[in-house]
Amino acid sequence: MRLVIARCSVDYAGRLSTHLPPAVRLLIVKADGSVLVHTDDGGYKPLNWMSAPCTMVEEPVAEGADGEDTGWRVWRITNRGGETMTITVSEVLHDSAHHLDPGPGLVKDGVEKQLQALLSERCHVVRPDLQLVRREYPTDIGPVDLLCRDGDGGYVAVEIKRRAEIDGVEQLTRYLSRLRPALGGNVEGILVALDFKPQARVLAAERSIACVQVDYDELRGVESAFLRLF
Amino acid sequence: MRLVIARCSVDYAGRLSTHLPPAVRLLIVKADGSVLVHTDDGGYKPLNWMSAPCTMVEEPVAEGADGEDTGWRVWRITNRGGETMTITVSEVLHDSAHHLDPGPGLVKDGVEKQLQALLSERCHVVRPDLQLVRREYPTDIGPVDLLCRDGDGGYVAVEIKRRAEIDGVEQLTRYLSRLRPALGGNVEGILVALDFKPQARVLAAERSIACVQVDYDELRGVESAFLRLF
DNA sequence: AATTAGATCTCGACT
DNA sequence: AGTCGAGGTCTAATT
Repeated sequence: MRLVIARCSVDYAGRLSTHLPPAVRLLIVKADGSVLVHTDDGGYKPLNWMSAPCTMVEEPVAEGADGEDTGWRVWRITNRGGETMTITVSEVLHDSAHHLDPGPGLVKDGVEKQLQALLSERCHVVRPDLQLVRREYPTDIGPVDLLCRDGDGGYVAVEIKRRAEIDGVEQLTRYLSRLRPALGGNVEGILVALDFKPQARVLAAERSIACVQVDYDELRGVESAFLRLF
Repeated sequence: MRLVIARCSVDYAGRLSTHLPPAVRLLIVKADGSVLVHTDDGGYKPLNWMSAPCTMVEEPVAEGADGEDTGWRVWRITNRGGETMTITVSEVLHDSAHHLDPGPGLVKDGVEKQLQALLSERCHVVRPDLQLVRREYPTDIGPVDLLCRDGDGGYVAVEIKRRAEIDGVEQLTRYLSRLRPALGGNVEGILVALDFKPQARVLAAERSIACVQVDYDELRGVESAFLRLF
């Protein structure tokens, strides 16, 4: 990894065009060739970047009739697909290279999948009469999170989100449109989430999809109590 | 901005929990207090991060009964909301601070808004008989990009995307379901984009929504020719 | 290669 | 502060 602090201007041309006027910024060149341009404010995401695979050519900037070297350097970074990032460096304040470890993977815990696992084992939390038929029940446009049967022997499709937005309602609607013919009859839809955007509730109501809000800590608490008992 | 190359492990606890085992990584502390953890592979996005506003406390790690200093240091970064990132640093290979310019803004060009502006002035490109009623015509679920009248005095709602996907069809469908009662009658829908995913075309066809593909350069060319004439 | 759905999404605009 | 829509979304999983 190479770290450069430099006064530079940056131009990107690809899916859109952007221009950054000259200023002192951080340039990161990673081992895989990708380049990031960061400022001191803002956060998280680079002002400009080029992802690997890409190639960088660094060349001097000549000026005038005699082609005298200006001391400036231009970095031309391109990828397949013809996107280009051009960094014109007029002053280098820091330039160092470092050997970093190839990262051991990031271990994640606690996302939607976990919620699905918890609810698949306790779908009565969603509605007391529900009994799980199958988790990740397949349809021809992808698997619905939970397929259950209710007290009357009817089917209930459950879509689980950390945060329910309008897209979640659309998604469940598409599943229902496939499940209803496939299961030969009525299939209810329930959207379960830790919290709901108002628009999601409105659209769900329009389509007779129930919304059930669950609490993550409570859900884990129930789970812990369950484990403690057995 | 502070740049540190260090052997470290990282734990994040907040919206989810993550753990990174010890390895040599890049730590960036920005002027606003935000902290980024980068590796040499992957790209664009940090392995872990904490966005501003947040506060960092750096303290030595004591060990044993006598509390002898291990030479290790732990960075505790917290924000409002109780999210925490804990970086345990066992070896520092580089540590430097730099003064960067507060960035002059990034200038963007070529996004959907530009496309909308171009098409609002030349909606006959979409279909020759169209005449603009209003750009960003409001409905109770948000504004539709263009509302036009056609040759027969009927209404046409136009949704514009850089890339038309299934969501764009859903979005236009929702607008139409609001516009039809509001405008008292038939309202056609047209989806305009630089390119179309096949599934978007299929769903649009099912719903009698026309798909019109436009070329960005051509659109700007038409515009230039127009300006050159007058 | 293409498609789908998630993300500690982030980011900006608007209310 | 909350909501909503867009993103050079990116990213991983699956077909």
